Amino acid sequence: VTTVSKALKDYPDVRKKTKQLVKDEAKKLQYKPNVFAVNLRTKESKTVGLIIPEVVHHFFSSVINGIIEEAEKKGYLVIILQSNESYKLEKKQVDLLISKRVDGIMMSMANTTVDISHLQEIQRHDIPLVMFDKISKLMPCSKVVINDRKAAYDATKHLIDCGCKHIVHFRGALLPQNSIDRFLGYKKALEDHGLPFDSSMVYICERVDYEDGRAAAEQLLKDGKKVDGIFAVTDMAAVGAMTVFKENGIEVPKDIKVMGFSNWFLSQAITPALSTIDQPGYKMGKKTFKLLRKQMKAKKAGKDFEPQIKILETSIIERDSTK
Amino acid sequence: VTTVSKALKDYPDVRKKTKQLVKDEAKKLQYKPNVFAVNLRTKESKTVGLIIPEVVHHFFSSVINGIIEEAEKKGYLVIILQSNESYKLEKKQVDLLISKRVDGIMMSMANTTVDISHLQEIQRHDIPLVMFDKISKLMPCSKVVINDRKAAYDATKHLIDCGCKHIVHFRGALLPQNSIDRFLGYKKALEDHGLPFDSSMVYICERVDYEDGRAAAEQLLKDGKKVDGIFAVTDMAAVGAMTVFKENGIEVPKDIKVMGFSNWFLSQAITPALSTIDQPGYKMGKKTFKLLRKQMKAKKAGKDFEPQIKILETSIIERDSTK
DNA sequence: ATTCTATATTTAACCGTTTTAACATTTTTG
DNA sequence: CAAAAATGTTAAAACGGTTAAATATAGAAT
Repeated sequence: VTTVSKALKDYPDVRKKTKQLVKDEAKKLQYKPNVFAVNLRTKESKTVGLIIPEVVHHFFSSVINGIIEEAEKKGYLVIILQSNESYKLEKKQVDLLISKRVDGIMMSMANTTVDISHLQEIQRHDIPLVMFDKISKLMPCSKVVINDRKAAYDATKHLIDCGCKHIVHFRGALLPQNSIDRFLGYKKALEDHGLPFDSSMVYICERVDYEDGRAAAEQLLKDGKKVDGIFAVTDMAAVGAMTVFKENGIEVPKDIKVMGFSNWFLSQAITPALSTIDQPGYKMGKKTFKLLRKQMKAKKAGKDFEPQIKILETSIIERDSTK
Repeated sequence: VTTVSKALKDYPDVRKKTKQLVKDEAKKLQYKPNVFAVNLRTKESKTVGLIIPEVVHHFFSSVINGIIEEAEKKGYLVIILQSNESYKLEKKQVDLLISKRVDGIMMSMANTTVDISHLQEIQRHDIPLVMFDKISKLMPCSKVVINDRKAAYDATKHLIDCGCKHIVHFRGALLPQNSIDRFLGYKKALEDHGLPFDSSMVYICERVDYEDGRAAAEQLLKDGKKVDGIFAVTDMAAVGAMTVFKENGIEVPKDIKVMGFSNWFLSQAITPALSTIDQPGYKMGKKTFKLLRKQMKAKKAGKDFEPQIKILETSIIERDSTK
């Protein structure tokens, strides 16, 4: 038993020839160790958990893609859970993953999450944790993000460079850090370029989706403000707005230039094609798992691990909506 | 030990009062059974596997959503793997799930899969299996599908009803059953309505995506055929085609009417909004897990289980592209 | 008080590995 | 050829529950 076990796992104290013999025989018998027993004995599941607000979402599904790919390469499987943007559900999902004894957890927070005791609970259980995109500034854990503020600054500046003088911002909800940062980037860009900031030029898109974009655009038209540019918090909201403009005979980019955020597939398929900020979801997923892996390795080796924060580069994608 | 174990699991041979005592104390001590040990002893993981061609895809992510939701309700977690439309990878993922001893497997086949021995392997291991959407007719397992042939027939008929006489079909690859069925539905609709079927009016979109749609449309224009309607195998291909038409001054729906397939989010956001067939992904996910659950229950009870095939309803969504 | 029944406790096997330790055998080396 | 080193075998504990069986103890019925 001992020799077989060691041979299969390439322990140094088994002769090469014996190893091969054992392996050949194992293959012949189609022997597969019982993972349940291995898990129990090694206290490892080779499984990691992922909690995201929603799966049906271009950005998050890209992240999933990156994570799964990277995880699999290292022999890990991924359990995916959704929070549906609900704090209560998010907390429940965390508990689930803890009780499943996953080797690590990756997550992007729900919009409504303020209390982070459930995240601390993860660390109390000594489970490696990496947050990405929608993070909590208060959590002392590794993080993978973009510089939302800078990206929003760039987006706004791009509108300014295109000659816009009256730029509206469709922002997200008040709580999420992303939404705050994008707003701040917008504001700073105006200030740096001698344009007045006017809080009545900021509209809120609570769920940052197509419908919200439509609603905000309709409100904008009703308000009858002078507007020649819009920076929307997401591509969806931007597209919603563009639809409304089209319905009202307002031409993009001639009358109003529009800038989205995220570079979802959608934005290149519509007409006019939407200028936007490229948010590298796939890359973020890869990086997130890599950081998690590092930490899991450190834990296994008994070393302690200094949380790392990785900021991914974004870039402006110029298309027709700002031509 | 015995009493505690039984009390926590509501066995009938523990007094109510004792149960409460045990549960209260368990809560106080924050006792959580070690799943690894439970798995080993019960030979169950309360985890199911899901293999799909790709995550970043509106239809599949909707299915994932439905599956996760339903699974969680019943205390199951979902491990998601991608085949990236590769047979080799699909086979590997199946092996992975088997060796992980998931309680059940759900899958939608890769386009390139012909050999189904890996699927039979699943059944040889006595693991419940449910296929959905992209199924193999040869596998004797439960399935959840739509009637692709009928849906395609309806879509084509809708174009005919709108007055189209020269209808082109952008079909998918030659192998997948969906693609074949949609093609057959198209053909049948033409024949039933006195329109000649002409194989040169069928273009292949191998990966059924935006680029393929563009390429097919460009070829179509080059061929200089008389065309007044297009039925595309997916919304993506349809949108790709529409973009090309727009670039060439061809108006949709005036010059050519376009019909997509799937009702991805995209189709309502573009201009003109795309008429399409609604393919209920979320519902399909729910139903798929429910069928799997049924089979897992039967297995546990030692009963045998007759595979079931569930066909979900589709419907035509009329939008501007066929007005 | 005695018998019976309901409930609780004790004991131990079992799930299938990993891993340590003691011991046995083979191979290498001087 | 004997001693040392390398390798293999055997035995058993450990991981943390579940569950059957035997035994003990309570409370109820006679």
